Amino acid sequence: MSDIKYNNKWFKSGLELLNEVLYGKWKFIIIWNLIDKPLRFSDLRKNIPSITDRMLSLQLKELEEENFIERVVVEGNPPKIDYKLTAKALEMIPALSALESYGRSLVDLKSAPTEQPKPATLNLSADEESFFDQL
Amino acid sequence: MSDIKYNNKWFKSGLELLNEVLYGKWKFIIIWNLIDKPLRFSDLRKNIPSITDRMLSLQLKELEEENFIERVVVEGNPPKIDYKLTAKALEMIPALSALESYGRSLVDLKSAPTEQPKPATLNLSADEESFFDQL
DNA sequence: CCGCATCCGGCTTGATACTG
DNA sequence: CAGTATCAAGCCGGATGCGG
Repeated sequence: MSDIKYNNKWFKSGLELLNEVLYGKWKFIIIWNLIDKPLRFSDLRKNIPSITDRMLSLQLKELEEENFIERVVVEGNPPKIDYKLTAKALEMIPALSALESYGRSLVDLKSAPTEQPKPATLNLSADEESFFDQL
Repeated sequence: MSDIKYNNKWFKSGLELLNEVLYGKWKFIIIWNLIDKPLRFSDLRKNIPSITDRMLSLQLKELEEENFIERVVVEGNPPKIDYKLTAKALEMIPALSALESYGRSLVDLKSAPTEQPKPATLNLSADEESFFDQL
């Protein structure tokens, strides 16, 4: 119930704090896509078809500034740029997994009346484990 | 890994789906504030100081349209208007609790170098229980 | 092709004032 | 108390361009 101070501002909940630190339509989704392994700009674009180059670029920069991702330059010809989650972002995985699971569950709640709703089973253990693999 | 269909649109993850269904800066925070019990417009405004009347009104309306909250008019003089979570929103509580917990943990990760960071213990059991109380 | 930068139009949010 | 109305600022999408 106590208030939280962060960057000299007061918040009434962790959610409000998160809203300040991770504001942006795509940040959660980008982090989610980087859980299994670091990815390149073009891989992220492929995995998130509805994002534009512009927004991907902007949000990656903000995520890097706030220390949620790290930009890793792999030498070579041509050099390769990977985006990789930091420890700070990795700690967010349980929360993102829960959100992901809830998002998927919404489908069952309002499947089209013409279709036969199947009893879908959600299995997040694979995602949860990849979290610990990376540590 | 499979794609999800919702409202005739395809999404690559539950997070992207959520982004469509619950878009808006304040929706998570409003739901979070309604977990313990239904609240009135003015209560919500008090609990979320940085929201404006306008945004609270807009997002409550959208949350109602998407069936995450219910507007309950309690007869009396003057009549009282409560906003109450639906079952659909109640199922979101574990995810919101995890996010809330993560948001609070960010404070410890970058507390000012002049201060002595205390080993804060997070305890979410109270929040989790209020979820079941309401069912 | 890759990883952006720039410009523009539209949608989302904020500030303030006002109503029944 | 429970919102609306109006206007301004900021964020996002789309198109285009550009050096490597």
